[in-house]
Amino acid sequence: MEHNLYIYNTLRRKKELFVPIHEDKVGMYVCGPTVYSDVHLGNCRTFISFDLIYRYLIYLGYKVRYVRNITDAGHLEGDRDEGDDKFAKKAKLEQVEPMEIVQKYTNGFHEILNIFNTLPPNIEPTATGHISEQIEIVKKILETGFAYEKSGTIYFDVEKYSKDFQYGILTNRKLEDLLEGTRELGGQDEKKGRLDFALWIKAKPETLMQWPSPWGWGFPGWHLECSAMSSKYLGNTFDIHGGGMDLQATHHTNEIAQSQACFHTAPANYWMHTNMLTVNGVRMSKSAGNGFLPKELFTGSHPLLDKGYSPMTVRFFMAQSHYRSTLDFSNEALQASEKGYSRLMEGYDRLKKLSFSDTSSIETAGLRAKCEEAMNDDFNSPIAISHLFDALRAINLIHDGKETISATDLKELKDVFKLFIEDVLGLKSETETSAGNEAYKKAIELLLNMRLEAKRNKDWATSDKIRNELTALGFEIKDTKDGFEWKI
RNA sequence: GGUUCGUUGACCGAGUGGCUAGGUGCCGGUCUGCAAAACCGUUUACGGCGGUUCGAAUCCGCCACGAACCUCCA
Repeated sequence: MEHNLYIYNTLRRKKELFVPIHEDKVGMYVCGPTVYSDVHLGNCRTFISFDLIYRYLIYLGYKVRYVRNITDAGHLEGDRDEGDDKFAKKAKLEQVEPMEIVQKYTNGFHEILNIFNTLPPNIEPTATGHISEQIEIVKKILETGFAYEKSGTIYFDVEKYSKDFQYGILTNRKLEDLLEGTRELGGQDEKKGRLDFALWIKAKPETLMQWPSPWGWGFPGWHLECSAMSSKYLGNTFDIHGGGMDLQATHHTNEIAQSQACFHTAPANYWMHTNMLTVNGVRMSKSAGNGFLPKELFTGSHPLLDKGYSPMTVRFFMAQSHYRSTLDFSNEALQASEKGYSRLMEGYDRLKKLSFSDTSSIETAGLRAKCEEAMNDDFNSPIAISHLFDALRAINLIHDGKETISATDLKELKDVFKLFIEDVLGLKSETETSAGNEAYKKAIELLLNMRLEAKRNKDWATSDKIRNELTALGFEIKDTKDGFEWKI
């Protein structure tokens, strides 16, 4: 399979030609959510970005195995390797089982991603479902000497590891610089080095989620599950590992170290990091308190919003910026996307009804190549969309009878619009689903045909009455040269 | 403090040495019974100062401002 896809690889900080390990297959692992609270829009951006990447890889003909985990254990608050994890804390607060917390927010996560029309991953493994695999990895790392035990807790020895490997490879940092930026070890710490992190943490009697291990009862460290599950389902070395940029410095850096120490090979060939969603230039995050919940966005109930925006408007808004750039969230920006999105989709509907002529008077044939070229350049969806808008102009001119298109060109244009709008960008019409059944549509068309008749008779009173009353009911009526268009 | 990245027109957002990105908005026009839509045209750009070059938004240096990471975070 010959492709010209270039991917920006964080490992080397440049775009590289994508060559998968197995010719026509791609293994992709993306760090999923920690399910202890509602996902906010920033979280969604990452998963929507990777959905686009996944969809384009499929478009190119690859057989993709997309693994995205659910972190449901072992994620501690703060950097002290002690105490309960986020799930247990929340469970205590809400007086439920930790697994009820996990289930609740996993359900919510799936619901939201479904609303955003993202494709589900092929495998969605959980940390609690892979405790024994994680224990095996800890054992192996202990054997290789890159980890040590201190009273039931196992730490990864970063300084020892950096003698053989480049620990800060993902962020291009030297060990000395990293050490400089880390706080001094406090008196309570048991670990030897400031950068050392826990692979396995000893449980206290009151710890809610704990499992037996060769080192006593405990629970896995945060980074471990990704090493365990990615290797289990994709192999010790696979093609693409992705996640949000905020995971780069700590989570992914430690993941690489663990996997390297355990399997003696780098886990992934291409590391991809998606950038953050910002509000007034500042990163959206739970801790900053500037997180938008998707629900608040759809209904417009968030104080910073003037109105609600539909899920597809938001998806389109995100696709209009590149995944490696920060994207700033504002009313004005969303309104611009809402208008642009509806114009694009109306043009797409118009395209489906277009009739052809003997020849084409306008050039549309190069669209597929242009869109592919854009997407091949590190998934540059904003450029692909700009080409679709250029084609939209042609569609409208043909629709107005000012240009013509041949049967061959029309079929190609329809195919390309379908492929890129629906399959790659993952956009779907939001009007059709609510438009209901055929009889209902026919009834509306009956009314509009009566209006057309009235217009022919210059009976403006009847004509305007039909239009105004339909408009009042929420319909949008547009007159065209020889008829009408409508939507709700 | 260290590391890294960014600063593009009214707003969002691509672009890495010469070629109108695109979207939204504004203004004018065509069309229309009116409106909407559509189409055409127009408008405001590359943070500042130097340097390299025939030519720089794009490369280099300095400065200013902002952000991210270094601590849980998609």
